[in-house]
Amino acid sequence: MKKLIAIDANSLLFRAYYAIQTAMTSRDGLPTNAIHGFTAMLIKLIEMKPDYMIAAFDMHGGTFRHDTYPEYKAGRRETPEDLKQQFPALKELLGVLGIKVCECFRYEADDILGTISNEAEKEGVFSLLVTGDRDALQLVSENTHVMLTKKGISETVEYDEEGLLRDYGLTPKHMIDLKALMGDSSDNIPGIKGVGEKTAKGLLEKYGDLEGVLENADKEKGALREKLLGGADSARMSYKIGTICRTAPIDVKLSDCGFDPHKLENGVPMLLKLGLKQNGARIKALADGGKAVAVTKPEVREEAPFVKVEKRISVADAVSLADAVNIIMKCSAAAIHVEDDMTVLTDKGELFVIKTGGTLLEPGLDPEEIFLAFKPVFETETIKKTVFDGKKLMNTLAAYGVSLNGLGFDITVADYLVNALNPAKSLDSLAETLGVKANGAEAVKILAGMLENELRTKGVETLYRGVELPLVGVLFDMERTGFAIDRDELKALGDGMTGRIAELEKNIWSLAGHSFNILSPKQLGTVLFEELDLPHQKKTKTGYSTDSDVLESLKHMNPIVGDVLEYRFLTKLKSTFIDAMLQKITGDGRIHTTLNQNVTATGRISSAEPNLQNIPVRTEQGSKIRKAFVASPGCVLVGADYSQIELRVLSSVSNDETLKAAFISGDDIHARTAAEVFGVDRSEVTKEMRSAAKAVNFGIVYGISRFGLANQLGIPQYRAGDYIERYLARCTGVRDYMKKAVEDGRANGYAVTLTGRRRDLPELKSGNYNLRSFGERVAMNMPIQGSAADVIKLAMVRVHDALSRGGFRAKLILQIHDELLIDCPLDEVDRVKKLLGDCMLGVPVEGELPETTEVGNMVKLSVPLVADVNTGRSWLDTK
DNA sequence: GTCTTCACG
DNA sequence: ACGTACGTGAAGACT
Repeated sequence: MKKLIAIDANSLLFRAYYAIQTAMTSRDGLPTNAIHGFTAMLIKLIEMKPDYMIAAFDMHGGTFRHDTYPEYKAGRRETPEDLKQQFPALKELLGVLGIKVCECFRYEADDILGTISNEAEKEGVFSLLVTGDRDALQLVSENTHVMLTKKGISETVEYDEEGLLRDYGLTPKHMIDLKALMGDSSDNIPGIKGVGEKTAKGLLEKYGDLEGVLENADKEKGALREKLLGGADSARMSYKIGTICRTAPIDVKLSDCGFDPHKLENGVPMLLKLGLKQNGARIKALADGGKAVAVTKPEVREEAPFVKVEKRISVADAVSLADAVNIIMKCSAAAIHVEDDMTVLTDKGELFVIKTGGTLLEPGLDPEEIFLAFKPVFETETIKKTVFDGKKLMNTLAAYGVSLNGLGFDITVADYLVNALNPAKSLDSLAETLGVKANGAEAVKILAGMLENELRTKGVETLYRGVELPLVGVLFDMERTGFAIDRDELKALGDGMTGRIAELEKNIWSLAGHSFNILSPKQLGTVLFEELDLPHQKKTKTGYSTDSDVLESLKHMNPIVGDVLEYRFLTKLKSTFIDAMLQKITGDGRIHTTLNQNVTATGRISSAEPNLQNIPVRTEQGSKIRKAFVASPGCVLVGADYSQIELRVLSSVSNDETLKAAFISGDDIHARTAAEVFGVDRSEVTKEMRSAAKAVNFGIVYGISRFGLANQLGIPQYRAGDYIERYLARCTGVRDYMKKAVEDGRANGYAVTLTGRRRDLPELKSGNYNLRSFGERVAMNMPIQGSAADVIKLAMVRVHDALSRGGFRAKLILQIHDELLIDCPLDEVDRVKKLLGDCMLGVPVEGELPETTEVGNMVKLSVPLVADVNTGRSWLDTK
């Protein structure tokens, strides 16, 4: 099948201009940055060996769309002068390269693409439409694909119908419907006000197409119904101007666009005149029938602090991939960085630059080819690898079936221990803040050296080597294993809620006397506090507060309040924990979260996309969601959680006799606290006293204040103050610890955990009372929360090691701050339960290295730890 | 992108 | 007198 490549030259030149902001000029002073980028892209297209080529431009002046809608594309920024100048030069260049140029009065470039591809379809010619404008996606069909540029022009994606469905969830025809509904701010197309992407997609799914949506507007409810009824005309007009014309009156036929690579030769002199020497060479090579060869210029830096680069080797044409691997396999340590290109710096000072297909200006090798060739390098334990982000690299490699072993240094993890408050975002940004001029593997090597020193001076080397660095692989394995989901169970649970949600909505609207968006705090505030005249209490920055505390206190005044609370509760469960979770199930029937090792200020791990650390459990109805989180076939979940770990840590670090006695005797800590605070005998403690004491215990850990405690318990401040005073009078160790924590924080400028993990406390020096008070609470809380995090992280590393050493098939799958979950084959359950408990409690396990015990000693507490181990088919059953 | 609310430890 | 509980992530509304 013959192939046409049609380029939206306007769009591409704009993208190239903004992508390449370095100043470039030809000999006679014409700016050429955009032309340079455009030509690089053009070379890539020519390598695809098209039979026909055409470049389409917009024409000045109004278009047929302005007849229906004069405001079309109004308010656009002026084209910069130095870009304007490049248009005529580009047209001339295309001409001499033998590529057909086309413009059409009152039509835009994408109309030309639509028209020529229409002809191609009829002639049985395949079309590839190249543009930066997503509008063109509406032209996708079996024999017409669209290549979109991304990140400026450095990346491209080719869309066929399947890809469009995958990435956007829409058919080509739907792209127009979508735009008609939601509008397009960049083209100034109105759509329907207040309808965004999510609403629009939902509607299209329900009713098929735009007309279907508009005809069925009546079936929708509330504000949306009004919007649809009111916006129908606007939507139809948007549809009209959003549709690309496929019958524009162009004076070019497909047969005029024949492309002959030999004629490219004629463009070479002009490219040289423009000062585009490299592009000229590559075009020349194409004209001669060869593939354009990437030329890797070895850049030479003036100074190289910390590392000396002995040899600089470029892998593209200088040495073969196999030769590079052979040389690297002889080293014992290497810094590696993968980001578009891959760079490797060995401990012998050889620097390899392996160009990937990632950059357009200098095309190189396929990532797959590179990673597979480097498999021995990545997988051997013998070569210690220093990298920027180990877990990310493991993920990248895993896609090609390659593992990463011998992780010797991870910059993101080390950086986090050195400065937890603002972790490095990228290699470049860290290099910049630390004043390192190098990039790639060189920067990795230099930064690792600097961080290594800092880890030592801050006394966190053992924490780093013994816990955080080994944890990288543990977290990677957990992410990769994932959590099995019973999809039907989850779905049924959601379906069971829909009816009740609708019923509540009906009740609420009828009690309010009109429909409104119950989830909008603003609208709800108006209904409750103005129309229904309920007393408002708290205010937020933007209006009345309607949070559950407020609503709870108004519950008895009007039945609408209880319904709102239940409505909020159910919609929260459904949207966040059912619908969103269903979307996150991957092809293996499991959910794979991302476990972040460098985001929290205290040392905890966080979970995202989706967050599996906040799955409901506190309410009966919410906890049912955990029924859908299940063990793999033939397995059970083994779960274990620390009992009162933060209070145990507190009793240990504060050395408080009262607390310690309670934990050593195995008493119920909240009841014991109640006896102390209320001055009664242990046997006289009531349920109410215990629950108040529980709040006091939490408050202590958070850096208590009478206001906070009063708020939590709903009692007056003077009583809360009383509780605190009595607590501290009885637990003098805690009192002294809190005082010392703040003093030390002020003196040192940071708080510290049992393992030496630090958190800086700049707030303590603030002149602002609020900020300073915050700093004081953090100084008290961080060592407690952070030490608990240290304890469980160490346990995770030990569990992971013990499982792999023992040849178990059981897998660690999740950590929830004080809880660990293992997906465990039935025949391993008994041994795994024992192993998990031992690892969490600091009991040495079989085959463990003495180093691990050494680290374990750092977090040895003066009170016993307790972990409750449970098993079950689902997460709900492990309680 | 920010704000509010709410799920977890 | 100040005006607050500690640590997270996500959804939906609003700007």
